[in-house]
Amino acid sequence: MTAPDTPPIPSRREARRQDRRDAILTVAQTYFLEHGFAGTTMSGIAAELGGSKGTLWSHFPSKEALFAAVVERAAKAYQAQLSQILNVDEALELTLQRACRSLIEKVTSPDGSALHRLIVAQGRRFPELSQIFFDLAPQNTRLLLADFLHGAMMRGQLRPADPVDAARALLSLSLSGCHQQMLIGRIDRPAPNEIAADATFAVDIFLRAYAP
Amino acid sequence: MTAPDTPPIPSRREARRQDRRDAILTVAQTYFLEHGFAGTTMSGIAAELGGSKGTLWSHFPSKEALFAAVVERAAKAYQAQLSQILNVDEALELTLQRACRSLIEKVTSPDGSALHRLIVAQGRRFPELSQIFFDLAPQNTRLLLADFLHGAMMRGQLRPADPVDAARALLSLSLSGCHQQMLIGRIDRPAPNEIAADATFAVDIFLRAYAP
DNA sequence: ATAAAATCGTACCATAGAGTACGCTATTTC
DNA sequence: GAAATAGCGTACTCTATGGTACGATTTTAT
Repeated sequence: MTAPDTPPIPSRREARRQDRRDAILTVAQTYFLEHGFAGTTMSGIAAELGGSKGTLWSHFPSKEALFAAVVERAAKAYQAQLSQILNVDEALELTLQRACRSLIEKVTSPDGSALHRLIVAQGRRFPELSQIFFDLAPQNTRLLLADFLHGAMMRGQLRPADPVDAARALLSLSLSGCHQQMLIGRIDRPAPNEIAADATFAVDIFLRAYAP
Repeated sequence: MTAPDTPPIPSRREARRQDRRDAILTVAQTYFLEHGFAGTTMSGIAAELGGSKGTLWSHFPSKEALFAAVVERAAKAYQAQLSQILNVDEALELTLQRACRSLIEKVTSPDGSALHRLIVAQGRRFPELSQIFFDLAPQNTRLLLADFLHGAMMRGQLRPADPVDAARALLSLSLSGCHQQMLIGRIDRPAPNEIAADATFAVDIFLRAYAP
């Protein structure tokens, strides 16, 4: 019997390799988010990385694979962002406004919107990535918010209704302003007061529709 | 003095040339909508067209120019579609539901969603096209709807409010279901009952928020 | 020290695809 | 009928780029 060799050997070499892999992903991410899939070149990444093309292919078997890895990673980071939206402490209206503002800010950030566009652009070619993105970003946010709204309904602050539907309504209202414009490419960055305006608009309509 | 030659001479030759140009645009449109900008090849278009590459370049100086022409044309056709949404004849709720259903149908049609994706994907590279699309599609629809809602407000069927905002709310609620999923690429075609459900959902919330 | 692994550097291959050149043919104009 | 025009077909150029090969170099493991 040979000693256990294949199992967890987080040796030093392994760590180094992971570092390199991470560096590749980081550089690739900025490229993909900035220039899209077609506009990104492997040679460009290698050059910016300061490394060799061989290394690239030793980590990822193809441009597609690299792209997939980048998107998954970015989507996870995005999710982490979006999960920090609800901090329950104030009156319902204020809490919701704060949450919406926070959401819009994150969703209209350069990386956020670039990721969104990337997914839309490549949705046909990489359906699995769409799935991952959807579960991690909109779906996750919706469920978090739904949970909170459910609580508010139980406390009688909102009329009883399907919380997931309610979340969907509030979210879509929130993203109907700046975010739409960004996605389409009409504006590059929203003005801060635009964000606040979108949030109050959304919450206002939402509260009217879901008043107890 | 030579005779007036440059002015309007819609001669036979001219007409023929227009026909050819139209044929090119038609073929190119199916390609671009189906495969995106990068995925479309000029050679492919020429082949499908049955014509020669030279002809392509004699009508459009570059792939970009052809793309722009295609998008403008498709956006206009799209607008024509979207303008036929409101037929005022029934009770407010039914009218709105019908309008929303009609809108969702058109927006989630293969060509509609493909165009939308194309705009999102190429928004950075062709800002002018984004502008055109925006004016022709979302903006136009919003204004049409706003006009109708304004009437309803005057008649006391809705509470007084900014009609454009109201239209924006109703539209964003309508597109929060199937349309989102299509854009992201999670589904290919929505089920008809999904469309109806989205419409009733949107109108329900809208009417609660804008009740007199 | 020595072997193995990872990386680097660089040159290279193959393919695709935008755009051009040019001669031939069909249609239109006058 | 002659001249101009539009289009056809085909072959070609040129560049970008994904991906490979390979020997030299550095780092890690034993």
